[in-house]
Amino acid sequence: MKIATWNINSVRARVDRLVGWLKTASPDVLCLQELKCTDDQFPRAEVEAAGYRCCTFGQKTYNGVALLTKGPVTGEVRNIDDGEADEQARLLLATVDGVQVVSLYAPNGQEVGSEAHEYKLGWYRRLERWLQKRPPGPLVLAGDFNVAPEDLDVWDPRLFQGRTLFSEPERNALRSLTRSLGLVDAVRTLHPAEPMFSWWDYRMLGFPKNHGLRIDHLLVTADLAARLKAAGVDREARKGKQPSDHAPVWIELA
DNA sequence: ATGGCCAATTTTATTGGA
Repeated sequence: MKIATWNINSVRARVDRLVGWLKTASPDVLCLQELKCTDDQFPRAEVEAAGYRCCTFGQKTYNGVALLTKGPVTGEVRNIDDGEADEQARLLLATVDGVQVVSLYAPNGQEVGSEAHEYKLGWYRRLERWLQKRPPGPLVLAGDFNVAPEDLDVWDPRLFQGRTLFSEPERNALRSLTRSLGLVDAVRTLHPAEPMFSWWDYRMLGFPKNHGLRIDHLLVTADLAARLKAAGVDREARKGKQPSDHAPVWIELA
């Protein structure tokens, strides 16, 4: 079973890339983030023609997440279902082949100390509390977490020290989520010492200079970690004209 | 060639991304 996550940075601007990647990589599940469109604007026909079902949770202009699957999904949940209102479409949970899969797009946080940053940390606290109450079973949290966990995940840790995406409160939030739910960073488990970025800035030759960050992750429960066969980042998908600024990240389970 | 921001909308600027 191959599960992938990709912040596509506007799905309508990249339909051909999306369909091409589905055909080449052939994941069983693809979690998408930053659709930047409503559900009725999602390129459903093109994705279905490539052999995938579409479970989408979009909104106008910003955010938006989806689960594309070869097989059926059940039990869809949209956003953190804890009774608090949330106007931003950032999370979609569904069960696929007995595995609960979450496609999530964590808030960016803008600048440390800003209102957006507080929203980000609050969103992480809500996510952790909510998932602690979930029914037990195999779980994959996949998406753009907007946090680089370790020095190895940042092209210049000194430059990012204390800055958004790498500040201590953000890294603590991700660490707390991972530990309290007993999750494992799947890519890092199989590649413990290798810099593997998933995002590169469009500006200042970020990709050619490999000035990247690893902020897209697949966190899995221990039962799934034991089935890990392979994992990686598809840097090819970041090349060429009109790429997303993120590359797909994937895992293969036995 | 992996190349000097990009996408959507509020559109000829502004907002958010990270």
